[in-house]
Amino acid sequence: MSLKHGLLGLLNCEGPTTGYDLDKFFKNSLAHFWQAKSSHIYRELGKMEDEGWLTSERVLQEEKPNKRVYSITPLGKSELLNWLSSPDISLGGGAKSSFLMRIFFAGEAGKEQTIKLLKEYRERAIAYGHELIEVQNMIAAEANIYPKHTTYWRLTALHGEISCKAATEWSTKAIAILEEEQ
Amino acid sequence: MSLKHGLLGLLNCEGPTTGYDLDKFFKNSLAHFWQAKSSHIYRELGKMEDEGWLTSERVLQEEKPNKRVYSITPLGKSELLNWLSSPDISLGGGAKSSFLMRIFFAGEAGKEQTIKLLKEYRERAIAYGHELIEVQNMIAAEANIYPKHTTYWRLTALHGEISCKAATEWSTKAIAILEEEQ
DNA sequence: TGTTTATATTCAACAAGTTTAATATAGCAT
DNA sequence: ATGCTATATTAAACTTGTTGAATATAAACA
Repeated sequence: MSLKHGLLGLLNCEGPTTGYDLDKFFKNSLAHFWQAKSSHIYRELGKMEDEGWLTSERVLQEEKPNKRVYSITPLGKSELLNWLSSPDISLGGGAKSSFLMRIFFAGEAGKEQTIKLLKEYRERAIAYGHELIEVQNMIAAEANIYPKHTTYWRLTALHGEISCKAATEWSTKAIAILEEEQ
Repeated sequence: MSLKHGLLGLLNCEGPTTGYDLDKFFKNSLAHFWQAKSSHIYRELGKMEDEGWLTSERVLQEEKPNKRVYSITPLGKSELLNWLSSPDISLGGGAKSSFLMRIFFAGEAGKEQTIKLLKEYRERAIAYGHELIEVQNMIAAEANIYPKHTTYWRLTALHGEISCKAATEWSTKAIAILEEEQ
């Protein structure tokens, strides 16, 4: 149940926010490790209100369509803190990768096709690694606005950067292993 | 839609198999990067038969309960090959990590709690990395039984091993960054 | 004789996530 | 006027995944 907790976390950082803005914040931050469709976000906000984690009020606007602004309740805040402290260290027991599943069965598809796939993967890993260095710079620039959180945001981007280096190393080795095969 | 394709792949490797055995194979192989409950596996097998990817027949046994044996059809095989060649290189756009989401919001929980979490994560990464070296040895021992696939199975375990090294490196750095903070 | 283990499967309720599209307002450009 | 972009939300159908229990046979063991 992480989408709800992601939304709780964003509402806790940003204060009262609309579904529309949460959707944008989500896509600019959490989307690196958790994706959600706008319609799903709106639906979860409704459920979270039912559960008492949020309250909302309708705000009438003249220049733009009316909107609904959500705020985190004390119950929601305690749910967030509770979730943060509950242990859920997943490493090999929780992560899903359809990419690795393809590699697992790639003997059926053949060596050439797999090498092609691995080369594409490698290019993406390199490019995304560069992107994540940029992300870290952008986060550093926000240090004065969100002093409590920027260190942790940077840690997630650093995780991505190091993972991309690992993905690059792995794909290079994997290509070599396949090419060396008779 | 990877559970179905994982089952297709296993059936293609092993030949006609029961849901019970597929469940065991799954938990000994694909479970490193894709988890599924037994009940889910049985349900998907039924749907795959409806789609014409599999056929099944009831086998009566005397020493054990009767069973249903599934076989991949030509349609299922072509679906497998088609899936293998369809591009789906996910890196940063598809993977979900509730662990990274926790880190992202960990400023709310505090430095000490986060360092504790990171140390546990680091221990698991080290231990799982060792386990995956063992897995590679076990796969190598099966090279004569499954000559077409062992190279690829090994590549997935190598991916895990390198990812664990990256996770270890990251958590070490992350702990240092938090401890250096005033 | 009763308990546990392994084999083998089914069902139901629920939660989470995807896909697609519809609806509506208003500013801005062509 | 027309279409585009941004704002702002809702709805419905569907797929996928989780949880937990129920059912049944037979061997093994104590």
